Amino acid sequence: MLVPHHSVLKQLPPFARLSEIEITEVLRSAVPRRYPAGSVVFEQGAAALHFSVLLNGRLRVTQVTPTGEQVVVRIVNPGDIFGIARALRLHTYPGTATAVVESLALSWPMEQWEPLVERYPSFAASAIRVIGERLLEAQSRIREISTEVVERRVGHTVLRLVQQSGVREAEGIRIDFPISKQDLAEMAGTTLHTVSRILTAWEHAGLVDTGRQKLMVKDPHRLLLVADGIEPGLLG
Amino acid sequence: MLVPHHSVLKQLPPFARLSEIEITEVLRSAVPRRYPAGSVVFEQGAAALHFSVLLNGRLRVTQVTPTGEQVVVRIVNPGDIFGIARALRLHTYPGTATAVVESLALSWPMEQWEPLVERYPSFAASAIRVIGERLLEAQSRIREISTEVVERRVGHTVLRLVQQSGVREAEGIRIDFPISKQDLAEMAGTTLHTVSRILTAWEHAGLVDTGRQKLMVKDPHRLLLVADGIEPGLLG
DNA sequence: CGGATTGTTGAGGATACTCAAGTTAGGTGG
DNA sequence: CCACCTAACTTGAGTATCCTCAACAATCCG
Repeated sequence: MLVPHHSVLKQLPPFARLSEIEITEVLRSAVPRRYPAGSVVFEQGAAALHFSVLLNGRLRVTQVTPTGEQVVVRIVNPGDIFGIARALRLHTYPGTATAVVESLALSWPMEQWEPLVERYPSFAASAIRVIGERLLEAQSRIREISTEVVERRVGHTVLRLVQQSGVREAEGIRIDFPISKQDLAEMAGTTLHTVSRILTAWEHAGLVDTGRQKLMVKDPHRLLLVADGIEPGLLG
Repeated sequence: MLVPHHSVLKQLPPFARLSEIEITEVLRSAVPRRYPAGSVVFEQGAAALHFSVLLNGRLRVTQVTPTGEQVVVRIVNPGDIFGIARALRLHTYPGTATAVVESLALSWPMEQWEPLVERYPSFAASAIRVIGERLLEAQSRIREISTEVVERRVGHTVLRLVQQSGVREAEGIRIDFPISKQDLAEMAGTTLHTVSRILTAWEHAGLVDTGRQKLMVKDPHRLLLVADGIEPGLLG
């Protein structure tokens, strides 16, 4: 497999401020990896041996509780850093990453983390920002799950997907990777049944278009009104 | 007011690997600030002008939702960095910090953040770790709120307080700052009424001792069993 | 075409919330 | 130091929300 060209890395914020020579240097210890759809990228509890950047595709990161319930922690989009357990002084991955579509990542041995952070201040600053954004997102989710009724929670979950993984199309904004009702439920802190009922109601109201692992938001503005509780819910 | 001595800063991880001279330099732009119990340290939405380290006391960081409900984001303990909005490229504070007891902090102008991160790689690494720990904690809360019944959620909330702010005493572990049932509710994603009922049940079972803004865990081990769902709940 | 995965829909019921009323504790000021 | 006032807490009753359980339908894939 071809080692990615400098220009690919140069696009990504963590590496944007590095020189050509530095990027060459950084790329020396990187290995590209391909993950077929459905394959496991790393597993919760396994030794954290690599950190990576997703070049294309999508990953779904999940955690399972001791009692077996699953929670979707986040979706990894192209350009995102992932698997940085070492930055948190963890020796094992806190979650499981699965490729939802065929994906390509650039992967470094975990020992390279400290040198990168120490040598390239702009890399460190970018890492702080990335983790900080995830923290803000996590706190939003906590706020939502704690204070909002299910329908609004699902609304915010869908809107977050729209922002992070939506592509504009003729009839609306499509979530451009396969996502099941179960996934949505595990993101919103509810059950697949409740998500199904809510999306059906929204579909009748013309807010969304859904199908098996498909989701398109036709009226983001009105969905926002529902999610923010300005417009009443659409459940029977 | 007295400017803190080097040795105070030297104890804190973010500064531990700096030399005497560097610490002197860093202290030059720092200002100590005193906050009376109940006073507001910074307010959600206000311009983020300072970041700080808590020297002693406790802060409670909250967020209010657009609809007015409040959520407790975290408790700031001595030694913690707080108010680092700038690291996340925010220009305003995402939450409100209130001193729950008289507190003392060391405070830097926000413009000092970038120089510190760029100049002292060990400071950057420490910042990454601190934010990462908060992220892990936030994800634990999401997992708990999403999957656990209230009693277990409250259990985990109390246990987290024990770990972060508990002091060992003769009869158990005391949370050593004033914490109301309302606070606990806003941490666990429930109501003050439910927290009250649960704590009363636990008190009868000898797990805890509660009072007005007081909380002591007498049997942490058994509380853990309840929180983890190994032992059945104690609610009537 | 058949099996498996994903999704739909209904009925019933438990959990935890809301609403309400009262109690206790602590701080404040006279 | 006591009386008062407020904030914190307790407890009960009724009920809404959303979960669980169940059966079935649709879609995809080999």
